[in-house]
Amino acid sequence: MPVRPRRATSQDVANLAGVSRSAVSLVLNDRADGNIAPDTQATIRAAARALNYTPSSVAVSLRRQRTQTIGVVTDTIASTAYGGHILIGATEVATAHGYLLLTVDTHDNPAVETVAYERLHARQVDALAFAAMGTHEHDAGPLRDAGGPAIMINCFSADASVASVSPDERTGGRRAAQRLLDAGHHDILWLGGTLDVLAARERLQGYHDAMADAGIRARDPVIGGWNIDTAYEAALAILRRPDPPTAILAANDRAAVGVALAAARCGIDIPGDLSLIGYDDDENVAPVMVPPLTTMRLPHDELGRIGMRMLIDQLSGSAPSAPAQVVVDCELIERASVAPRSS
Amino acid sequence: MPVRPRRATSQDVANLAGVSRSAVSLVLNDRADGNIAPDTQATIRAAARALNYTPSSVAVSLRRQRTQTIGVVTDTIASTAYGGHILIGATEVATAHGYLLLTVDTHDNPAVETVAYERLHARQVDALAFAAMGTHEHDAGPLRDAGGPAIMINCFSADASVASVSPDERTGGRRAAQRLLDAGHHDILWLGGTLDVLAARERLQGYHDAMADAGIRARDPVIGGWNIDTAYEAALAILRRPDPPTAILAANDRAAVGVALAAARCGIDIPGDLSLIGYDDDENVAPVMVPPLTTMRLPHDELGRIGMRMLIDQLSGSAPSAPAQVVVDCELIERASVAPRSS
DNA sequence: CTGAAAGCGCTTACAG
DNA sequence: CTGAAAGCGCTTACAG
Repeated sequence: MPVRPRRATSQDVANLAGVSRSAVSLVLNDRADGNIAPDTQATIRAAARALNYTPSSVAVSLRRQRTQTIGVVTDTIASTAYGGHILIGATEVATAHGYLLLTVDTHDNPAVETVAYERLHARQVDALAFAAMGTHEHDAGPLRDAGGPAIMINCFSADASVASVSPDERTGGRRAAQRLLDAGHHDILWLGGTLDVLAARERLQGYHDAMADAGIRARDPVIGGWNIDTAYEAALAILRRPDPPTAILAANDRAAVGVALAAARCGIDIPGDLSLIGYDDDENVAPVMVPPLTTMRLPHDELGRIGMRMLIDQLSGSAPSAPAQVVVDCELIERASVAPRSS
Repeated sequence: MPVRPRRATSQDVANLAGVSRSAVSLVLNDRADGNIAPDTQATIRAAARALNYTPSSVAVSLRRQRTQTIGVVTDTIASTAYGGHILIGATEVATAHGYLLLTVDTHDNPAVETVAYERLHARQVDALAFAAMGTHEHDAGPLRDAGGPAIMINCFSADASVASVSPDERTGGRRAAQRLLDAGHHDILWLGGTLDVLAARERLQGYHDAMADAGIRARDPVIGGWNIDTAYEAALAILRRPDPPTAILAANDRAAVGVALAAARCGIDIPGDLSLIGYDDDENVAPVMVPPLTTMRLPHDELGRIGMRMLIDQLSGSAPSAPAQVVVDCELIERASVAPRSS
């Protein structure tokens, strides 16, 4: 194994260039303006390059009292996929502003959450984010107590004491139902989800809003869970009845797969005999389903991007003084699982 | 907004306790042994607690020249789900050893990979890991050039110049086929994947190994892609022929969903008429499929755990001098999609 | 236009 | 048994 050479320091650069460390610092931080002779600057830059010098970020952090690091704690995102896009969006804008993310996943354990903030605080992160897998109300206490800039992504606090950004699931549910109504369907069934989940209640409420607006009686929703198997069973029972709906609004994309499986089993064609809309736009499911699934996209990348931008605004003092509660729209992705109602 | 009080420093603690900073440091690092009077120690600890003192980790890092941080760069894990479990496993053991992970995802862009190592190096991480979404051979150059402890997770270098840990996909493919053979099937079809992916070639080779050992002629494999739709089309064509196989080995779990969908469409019962095995044990698919899917589990958590352990061994100098290339077994998860061949 | 000095918050020999 | 000093690698007034 080769011996790793000691990292070059600004002193090394100064020595090589024949100047003082101050000069090196000034030049490398672009503050040499009218202070240092142009050719001296060139010499210094050359020396830095020759030594492959990078300022020690820990020394800089100590001196500036800023680490250019943002701590983000997640409840279960790192563990369960999908949510990953929140992190992608967040990373994108953090990186653009020179921040790196220090991530810790709590596996949904509140005790771990508190410890996480403490560890992150000890690491002197400049700001803190909490990002949730599923939209829900979340206790802002630990985050607020940490002091300093903070943001909640894909969740929000009841008392609005911490800024947050989350999707508008209710309008999402309404629009999905509206799409089906516009295609001429009256007999639209809500299927899937569980009512302990806020997102399900909101989406379902949106569906009810749309039906009410259209003056059409809604069917009793079938609370068929979030997974393929549970939705399959629920759908099978419904589709075998004499009066199946002509359209189904699935609580999420995986439930939609269950519906598709049940329909295939019953010889029911999608979208010929049955229109179907999902929720999430899960990249591993919706675009590759048979047929490709029309679905409401959860704006995860955007949530991450917006949240991080709000956090950076706080860091730079340009955020509004009252914590903002931002809500972002869900977009309907049209594919091939919806057809006009056959007369 | 409340003014955030300045963090307490060891000086504050020393003042409050009426001792020197050295004493504070000694006590708080448990090196006060026979040096400092027990009651003085107690006074110091009480003062630290009263001030809610935590040593500044950046000052400690500067002093000790160690950041207790490990940089991990991923190709696409953070973006695409599944692979998340590698990070879970890695985080688990890193945390247990007092390390935090600084993660950056390259979106599969080699240029970004190099930059990532540089940024991480500038942050003075103590060690570097590269984790891949799909098992493959990967250029170890950038990682090696970074110098210092390094590990490749779920991939490996051709020249073995960097330690690595990856799954034994070939044996996985063999065992899956063997399971079907043991159930009495002769007519076993490989379906799914694409041959540009190493994992597919290895799994398929394992299947061929098993068939050859059993002295049974393998069917021509159907290279039907990794997604629901492509596998569905491929399976439909096969299942409609007069001589469908009695068992299918799917290249991954999503391809298995495509097969299940096609079977449902054709009125073919799984596992009654057709046995099916997947690959991955994707938590959002396999356990919730209809029927629950028997599948080869990719040991992602374990890969992360083992990789991080190997890295920490390097850090503590207890790793073997030659970079180890560790390979870990895939486990068959028995569920309900396999039945004995009906006579 | 440049250099010497102070200081960010720690830890660790070393002198007393 | 304890305290004063050096030093980790920077940046930033400040004096020249």
